[in-house]
Amino acid sequence: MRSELITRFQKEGRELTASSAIGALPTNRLDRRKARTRQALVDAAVRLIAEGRGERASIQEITEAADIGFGSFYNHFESKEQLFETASSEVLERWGQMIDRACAGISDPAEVFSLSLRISARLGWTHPEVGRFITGAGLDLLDAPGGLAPRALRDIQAGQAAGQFTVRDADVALSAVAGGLIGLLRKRQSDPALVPETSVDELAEACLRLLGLPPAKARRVAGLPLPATEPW
Amino acid sequence: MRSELITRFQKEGRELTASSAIGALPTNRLDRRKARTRQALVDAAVRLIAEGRGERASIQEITEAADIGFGSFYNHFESKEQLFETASSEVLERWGQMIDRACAGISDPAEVFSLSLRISARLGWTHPEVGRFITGAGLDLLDAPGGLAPRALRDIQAGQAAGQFTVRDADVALSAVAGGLIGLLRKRQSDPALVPETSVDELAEACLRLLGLPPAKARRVAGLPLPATEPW
DNA sequence: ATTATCTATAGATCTATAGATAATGC
DNA sequence: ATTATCTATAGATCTATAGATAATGC
Repeated sequence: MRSELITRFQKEGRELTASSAIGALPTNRLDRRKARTRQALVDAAVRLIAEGRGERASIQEITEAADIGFGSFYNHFESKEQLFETASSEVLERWGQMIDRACAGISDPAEVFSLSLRISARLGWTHPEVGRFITGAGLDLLDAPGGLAPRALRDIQAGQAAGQFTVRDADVALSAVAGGLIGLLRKRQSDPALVPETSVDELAEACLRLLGLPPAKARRVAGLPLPATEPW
Repeated sequence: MRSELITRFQKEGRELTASSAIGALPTNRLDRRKARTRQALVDAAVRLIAEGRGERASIQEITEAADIGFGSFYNHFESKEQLFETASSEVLERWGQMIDRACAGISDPAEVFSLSLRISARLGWTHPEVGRFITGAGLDLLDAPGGLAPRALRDIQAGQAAGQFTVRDADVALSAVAGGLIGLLRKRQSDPALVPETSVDELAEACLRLLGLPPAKARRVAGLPLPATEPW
């Protein structure tokens, strides 16, 4: 994809300037406008995923939600699939970074797992729109290369290797953890009063027990202090 | 919906005979043919849900999968939604009955929960097409009024009331259990060799720990003998 | 002059229905 | 004669693109 873009620019005898390179900051007003339009599409896609009607929305609905002209869609994406893929990756990338920042310096797998899960579940309070994205995406998140899933899998496997976690199948355990996280976020969305913020620590505690940590230790690890909420 | 049907028959001056009443056995060849066509649609819908593309399939695809003429669809269902609703209910009803038969006579909530979950997870081996239906439906199963979800919720709450289960939020716990079940079935589908049948008991054991049963008791309950597999 | 956005539209689907055909009831 | 199924099709919706318009670069 990237190589196609470069080829096209070179064929037109145009240098690949910093302003048009992917990921570089836009340097002029035209590039900034283009970036804004693209971002409006991505944001609309995230909202649609959050509403649980991701790929089922038509391109017309997407451009209306983004408040841009219909045809502009194709200036930025070749298909709905590509847009939703991009939108998901963007959220998952930030989610993963948030986890990594919070866990920096911690080495115990159980602690890293617990903290990652609590940070993620707290998104329901600290970043409700991200919480809705998670519930909208559902268990598909398990197949994504970003966010909590790959990190928690790594931690579960490390805990198994260290002999802390007695559960045999890390993938199945991870799926249960994801189910618990999504269940908590869903319930909070439909019935906020029934889900106090302490539910987050209870979820982590229950998941640690599922992984095989002794109940007393599960309680202790799930109650360790949390770092201050970091910006998204 | 049912009242609409009755009204239509009466308006046409036709009695609502046993052969045309919903749920009654078809008495003549015409009714049997009609029932076969309807069942072909329902079966196709179940297969499409299993393939993970439930409502996204077009009516044309559905009728082709059912090997019936396109227009016949509307003789039986008013919309795709109605067909998929019917198809889901049918599978969930049988699934629930299978659980109820297996658990008849057992009163301990932890044992009923464990057995229900093991019966459900074993569907991946005993009835693979039902296992695929479950993975295709995903966490939406939590909102359905049949199958495992309402029964497991009842058992978790009973276990809480009896003081066996220490977990506070039954809904969140149930969602984690569902995630574990779906994770096990998915992994078995993609990698059968990695998922021996003993994984089913390990899943039940882990879920019982999550609910707050002491690890030793969780192991014991998850290893209780299973009744013989009953027919679907 | 160049580039992005917007509007309009052709062509491809999809849904719902009408009318023809086939199967069964009596 | 009655009923269900099938084929054909009108109308609605959706995608992808062409060409006009607006914004920016130089």
